[in-house]
Amino acid sequence: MAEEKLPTRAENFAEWYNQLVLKAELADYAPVRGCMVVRPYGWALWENITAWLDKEFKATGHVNATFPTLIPMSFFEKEKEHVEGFSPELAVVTHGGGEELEEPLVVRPTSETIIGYMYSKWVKSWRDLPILIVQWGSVLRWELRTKLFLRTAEFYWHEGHTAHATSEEAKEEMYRILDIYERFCFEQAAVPVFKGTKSETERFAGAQITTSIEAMMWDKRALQSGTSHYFGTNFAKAFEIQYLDKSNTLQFCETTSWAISSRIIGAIIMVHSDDQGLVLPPRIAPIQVVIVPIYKNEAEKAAVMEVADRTFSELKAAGIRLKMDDREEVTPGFKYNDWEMRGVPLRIEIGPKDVEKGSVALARRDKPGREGKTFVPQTNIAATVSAMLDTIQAALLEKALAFRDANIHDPKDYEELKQVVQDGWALSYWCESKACETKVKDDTRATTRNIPFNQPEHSGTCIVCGAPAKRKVYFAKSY
RNA sequence: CGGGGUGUAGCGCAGCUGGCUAGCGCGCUUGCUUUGGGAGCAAGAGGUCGUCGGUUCGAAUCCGUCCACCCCGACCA
Repeated sequence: MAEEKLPTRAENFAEWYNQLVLKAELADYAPVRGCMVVRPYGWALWENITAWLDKEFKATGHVNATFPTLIPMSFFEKEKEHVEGFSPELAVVTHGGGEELEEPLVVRPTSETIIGYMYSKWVKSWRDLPILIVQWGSVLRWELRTKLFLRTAEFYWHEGHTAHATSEEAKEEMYRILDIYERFCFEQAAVPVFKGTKSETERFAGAQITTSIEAMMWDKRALQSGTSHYFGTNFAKAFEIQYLDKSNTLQFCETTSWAISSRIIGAIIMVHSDDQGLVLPPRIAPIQVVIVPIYKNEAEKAAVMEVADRTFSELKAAGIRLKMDDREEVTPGFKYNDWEMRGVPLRIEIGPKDVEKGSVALARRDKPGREGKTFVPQTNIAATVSAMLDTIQAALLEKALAFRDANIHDPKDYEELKQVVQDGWALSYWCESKACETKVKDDTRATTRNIPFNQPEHSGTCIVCGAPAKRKVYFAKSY
């Protein structure tokens, strides 16, 4: 049944991705261009992602709140760079209740403006600071080219918005959040990322500093997987967020904002999955284990189900998220393929032979076929399975790290740089001039991703123009 | 918005030098036999051929129009 298989990644990566998202039932196309429906399985994955982040934000003193979807158009005009950055992709509401509105309302593409407006009402004294609010919701940007999860018109995210007394505090906040993002990627998503600073051209509209985490996908393109911005007093001045300090002097606040969006699901897909379908890291997988019972007749069924039910109960009691696939109408072989398409990390097969031998078969999703199959005793199954899930989680990260590092190059000269960014990343000295950045983009379509925090001891010379350069930057094609 | 492509059953496609009742694969429904890597057989259900107009005795098929979507470029989480 050829139609049920995916195209291979090698023959058509873009089509492989589209079909995988649809066939794994993560998402579907909505009737409105550029919009997607996140299906229950995809949303369960998103909930596991958001639950971890929410816990971390709360542990660092943040609280959740919700601001309106509609923002007065005039708010966008208060910060010059912000409006220039976002105006091409705004959706605008002009009518309400059958009448034309006096002032058009923007469907939020991000909430700095309305939150800035509210903060100006709430902040009067140094005692009111800091404000550490996170909003969970969706935003809308009128994108020209869309792709499920990676770039949709409406997408889901959290946006953190904080206001502080000092620039030191605000910058600390920006870095603190980036660290949380980094930990999420490594520990939960098994997606290795680099933390770094964005160049001036890649910076968020209205930010003084934009930091990001950047991940390498299977096709070696880069994906910005999270961002954290320091605004200085830009938005505080635009919205008059001011407080009286301890010496009774009126001061502008220092603000930040930061986000991880549903795009991260695209990263998880493109880093781990294979030609059989989705591969999910155990810690965020909606279903960590699926049990497939195998039998030919009623007598076998009774014996097999007894072991299967007992196994299910023991794993459930151990807190493992699992599913019993007791469908009668499809064959075991179909079920194997079905759950492999959905990326379930571990499959347990239990048949008559296992009943006889007191064993069960474990099949690892990250190692397809015979290589990933082992037979283990039924006794102490919860401990065995938990350990196996940890092993899979670690193996996914290790594999992704090895792949990433093998595809980062240190070109000797500009000619070599032009070569390597066609199928990989370059980490090179850069003089930080716009001219050199633009030249690379024009010549290769690769852009600067970020200037990593981890830098070599010594300075060097710009890979493009040869001028003295203090820091290295990642050049790569990106999504 | 520039370049390229595609619209025929839920999905993937064929038919397109005009011709009578529009086909195929998958999926779906019912029944029986199956079940350790995508089961088999049988019987069914499902389509105003993207839109509007033109040519013609006759249009899925030829011509024009509009619309939608996909891919490649300029912008972005």
